[in-house]
Amino acid sequence: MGKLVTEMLKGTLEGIVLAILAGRPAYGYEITAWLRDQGFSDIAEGTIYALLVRIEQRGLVDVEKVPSEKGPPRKVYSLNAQGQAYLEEFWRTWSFLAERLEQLREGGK
Amino acid sequence: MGKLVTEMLKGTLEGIVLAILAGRPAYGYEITAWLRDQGFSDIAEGTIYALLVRIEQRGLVDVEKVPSEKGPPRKVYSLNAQGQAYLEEFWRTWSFLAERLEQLREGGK
DNA sequence: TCAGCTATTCGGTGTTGCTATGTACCAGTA
DNA sequence: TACTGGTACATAGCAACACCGAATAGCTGA
Repeated sequence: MGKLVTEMLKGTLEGIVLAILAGRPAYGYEITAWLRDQGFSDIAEGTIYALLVRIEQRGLVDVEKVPSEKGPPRKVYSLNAQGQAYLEEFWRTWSFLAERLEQLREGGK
Repeated sequence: MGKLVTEMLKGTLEGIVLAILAGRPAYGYEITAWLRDQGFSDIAEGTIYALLVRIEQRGLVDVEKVPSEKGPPRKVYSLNAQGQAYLEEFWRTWSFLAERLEQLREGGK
């Protein structure tokens, strides 16, 4: 979409991915494809992989290598308890921000 | 609040400031104080000033130097037509992101 | 004089997403 | 066999942005 989205994704993309993993385990390629489907047209693959590495190193997800019929093995990520807690914190922060912005938008009319 | 908010503010803080300026002209110190009032407890002053310089250089705001009774002169910023257009674009992008996130939050329950 | 509030500026840092590229596995096809 | 294309992951270099810390400067009251 553009620079605006890119900057806004900083900080939120991580939450988005965690939220996806909260629904079901998934692997990088799949997540990227799904996000593109959702309209995040220009999310780079590298971005998701780097992000997954980060949240893995922080201990928010568990990883399992699963062979694929169609290519190299998949790294399937699933949210663990720590990730769940972090995701809740993310939603609280998001709510805070969204409320303030909604107020600003109303006030600006 | 913490690192989470800091990262989320990337990209949105700019829109927040523009939205404030859409309501009325304002200067840096004032904006910072107002944001702190609103609960953005740890927004650094330097951050706002740097942001104001940026949006000025991009031609989104007009600037006027106004003497203060209590200190050095204030740089009062006001949103111009270009800034108004940019703000609308910001709201569109924000809506897009907020909708996706809201869907994710619902789906995760 | 000096502390404290108002007001702005700036250099350096860390995090993050993007770009571009490379690696690797597999199926279909000419 | 060689080539194309889809699947799947990794990484080095870059730019943008918010933070931190310190500096500068004007004014007021103790």
